[in-house]
Order: sequence, then structure tokens, then C-alpha cells
Amino acid sequence: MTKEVRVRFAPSPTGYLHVGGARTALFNWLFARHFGGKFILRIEDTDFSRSSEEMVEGILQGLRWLGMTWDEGPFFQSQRLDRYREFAAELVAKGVAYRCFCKAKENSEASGYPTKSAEHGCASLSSDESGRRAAAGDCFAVRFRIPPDKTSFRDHVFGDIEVDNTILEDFVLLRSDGSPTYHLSVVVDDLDMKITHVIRGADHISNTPKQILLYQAIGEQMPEFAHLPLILGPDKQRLSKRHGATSVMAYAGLGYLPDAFFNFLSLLGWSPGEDREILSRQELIELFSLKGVGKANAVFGLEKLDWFNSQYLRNASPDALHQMAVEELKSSQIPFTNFSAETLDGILDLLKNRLRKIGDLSSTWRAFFSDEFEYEKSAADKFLADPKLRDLIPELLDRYRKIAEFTLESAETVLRKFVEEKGVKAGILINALRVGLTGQGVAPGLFEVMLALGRERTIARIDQLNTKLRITNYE
RNA sequence: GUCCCUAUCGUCUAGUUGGCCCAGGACACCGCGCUUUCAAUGCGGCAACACGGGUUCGAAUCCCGUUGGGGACGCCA
Repeated sequence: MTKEVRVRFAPSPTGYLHVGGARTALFNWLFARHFGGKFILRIEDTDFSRSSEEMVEGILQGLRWLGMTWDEGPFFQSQRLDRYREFAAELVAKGVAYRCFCKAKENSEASGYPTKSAEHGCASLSSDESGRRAAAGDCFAVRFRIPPDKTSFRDHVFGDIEVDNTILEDFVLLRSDGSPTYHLSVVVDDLDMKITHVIRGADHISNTPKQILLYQAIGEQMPEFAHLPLILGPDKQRLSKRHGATSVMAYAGLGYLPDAFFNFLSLLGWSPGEDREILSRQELIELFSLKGVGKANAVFGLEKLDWFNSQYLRNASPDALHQMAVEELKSSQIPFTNFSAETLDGILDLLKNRLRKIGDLSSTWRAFFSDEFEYEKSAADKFLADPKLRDLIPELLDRYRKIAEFTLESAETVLRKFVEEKGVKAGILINALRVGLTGQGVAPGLFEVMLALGRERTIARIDQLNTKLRITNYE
């Protein structure tokens, strides 16, 4: 029996949960669920000046939206400060780290190139001297002493990676204010939390040797590593604000379904190795494997996300769709309250194949829910310009008014008969009426639309169309 | 600047140990059918192994180089 798989997602609360972070969380989550292991949430808030509680909440919210539940945590590094200090002290005692009494560099010159340990006078301070100065109250940071040789590790995604230690700097473990840096806290926590697999973004590849050196210095067994290729914007540059939304909650707001977003994200940098793409969470959990993770960075493109979303929308249960629609209409303040559930569901059934986002209901398909809507300009110009309409529409309106029973058949028969008598093509009227009824040049079948709107509204809108034809010149 | 990583259609990708790949699927795009417009659907099309050297009977698959892209080099994570 192998030991339990334990993975973690460890964001720093200096921003919202962004697309890249979400994908990292997602792969960790999938990995844990696949092996029946634990998914642990840890907040890396050791940079006090940049961390905030709202950001923590935002991250949790994003994870919840995507349905990623965690088994342990959230743990906060800010609450484990004593542990890191204790650890750093041990390292100093062991001689693998040393106190550095140099003044902290200003941020502005932080772009400096690696400083070799030899360049730090502090590195060669005797432990007596070092201890004496510390006891005297001299301010110091703790630096790790980089040993000579090379460091290598096997990555589950990238394979064997080796670096020469000489390029590594004697990095800081503990700042002069006593707070730990990332390298210290991440190693201590992964050890204490018994993390078996560190799955994180490829931007951490070059940090890994430092952490491995730390594990080696204290003689502990290290976790396995798997680095994930990065997600880039359409210009192949790092995803940033100028690419539009980067926070996952923004996508919630844009009307994307969490399941669709989840599915889409899972296929960014990973492939099940077969030709299926629409996969449920359960299927994803079963299929997920680090072997399927690619090495090349992936571009985050919206077209395919839209497609995924439309697939999930069309496959949504009537109940789920109903609920989403009600929410959407409410939030966009469209007064649809006089609709029966049946009416609403009928409309949704008519529209669901054409939805890309739930928000389309209140934008493109507004006319189905509200009497206040405009004719889409290009549609009106294209379909309302025929001068014959001015004479035809009033007559046709009259026929619809007189219709005995308003059904799909009768609605169509009235029009068919009418065009036959008048000797005009059905398309002229159908297209014009479509604009009149929906404001759009593109919509579901006209007679189905009539039924969905109901007799009264249909007649009222034809009447309105009649009026507009008289007062507007369409071209 | 130094180090690390990476490179298949516009995009996401398949391509397990080199031959079944003059490279498959999906999105997008284009055409045709259906039709009342569009969507949906069906069928079809466009479109890639970055480049140059090797190794091999044979390379998208292995090696080297070039170029492109990304990442890291902080008392940020």
C-alpha cells in the first residue's frame, strides 16, 4: 500500500484567483481526487504588506465557484511564524545557514545579479562572532549557504533538470523582521503538512533547486515535483489585465458556467489522450494523470471557452436552465414576472441551442422577455426596406386578429394563404415579422416564436411594426 | 546579461518504446445540403511537424546547433 497522496494549492493573497492559479488548483484537485488523496489549501501570506483578507476571500470564492472543495485548511502562514523562526534557528545552528548583518537592499536595486556567498562577508563570520552580534541586538537576516556542486531533480512533467549551484545566490530564509521568505515557509510547510506531490506553475522551476538544497541540508525526504506549463494571453505574453478578464470570478460575471469553465481549463495544458473534450468532473477525475500534462505553454483563447459554454448550456437540465435564466433576468432587471413557468421554459427551449452565454438572454433575446426592445439596425435595414410591406402588414395584421385559434399550424396557415393570394414571396413577410417580433434578423422559426410570445404580444408587435414602417424609412 | 525550460494547423491538442502519420480530433473559418433567417445538424474544405545539420534502411518522434517564445535570477510569492 502506497502512502496517501497529499497535494496543496498555495496561493498568495495579493490578488484575486486568476486563470493560471485556478488551473493550478484544478490540476492539484484532480490529482488528489483521482488518487483518493487530500487537497490542502494553504494561504501564503508572508508578505504582509501585499496580502489582504479580501483577497483571501476572493480566492476562496473562486475555488468554490469552480466546485473545488478542500480537505484541509485553509492554513495561514502568517499564523505559523514561530515555526519558521525555530526552523531557521536550527539551520543556523547546523551551519547550513548563517546570519547576514548587511542592510537590506532597496527595492529599486532589486534587479541586481546573483551575489555569491563569498561576497557576503557575513558568510564567513565565525559562529561566535555571529552569535555575539546577534546577542548584542544587531539586526540580521538568515541566509542559506549554497553548497558547491550541482543540483538535479526529476520533474513529472519536464523530466530531469539540473543546475549548477554556482548560479545560485545565498538566498534569504528569514528576513530581518523575523518573517520567513517563500523558500523557507514553502519547505517547512510542505514538510509539516506531509505533502507528497508539489504541483505548481512552471515559473517555480528555477526555485526548485533552492528548495531541494534545503531539503537536503536538513536531511528530510522531499516531495515529488510536477511543474505545469504556463497559461499565456493570445499574444503569447504573460496573461495580464490588458488581455481582458484574468480573474475567474470575472468569468462568472460574464455568464460562463462553472462546469464549462472547469472543463475548458482542464484541457489547457493537459489532454486525456483521446478525442473527447466534453468531460464531466467525474470523467476528468478518472482520466487525469500527470502523464497527460504537456510541456509547452498554452494560450488562453476565448472562442473555445464560448463553445464549451454553449455545449453546457444546451445540455443543461430544464430545471437548471430555468434557474439560471431567472437569475440572469433578475440581475439585468428585466420584468418577466408575469410569465408562467411553462412560458419561460418554452422560450428557453426555443433559445437554448443558440445561447453562448446565459447573458444572451437579456441582450440578444431581450424581446422574448420584455416589450422594450429595439430593432437591430442591420436587420431592420435589410428586411424592412421593401415598400410593399406598408400595404401588406396591415392586412396581415388583420388576419391574425381574426384568427380563431392561435396554434403553430394556424399561425403558419394564415401567412401561407395570405402570400398565395397576394402573389408575394413568403420570405419577405417572414423576415419582416421576425424583426418586428424579436428585433433580430436571426432568430428561431417565426411561427414558434409567435407561439412562444403568445397571441396578444404577437399582434401587438405586428401592430407596432406597422406603425414603425409608416414613420421610418428603412434602407 | 546569466541560468533553466520549451517549439505539431490561427488556437487547444493527439501522436505511448522512431516505421500503421505526405500527421488525427476539437474550436474558429469557408463551401454544400436542409430551411422561413440564423442557429442546430449532416457532409466536405482550408490549415501544422520553426529552421539547419546529423544518427538510422526509415524521424514529427533520438542528438547537436540556430531562431522564436516563456520563466527565473528580491529581506515577492
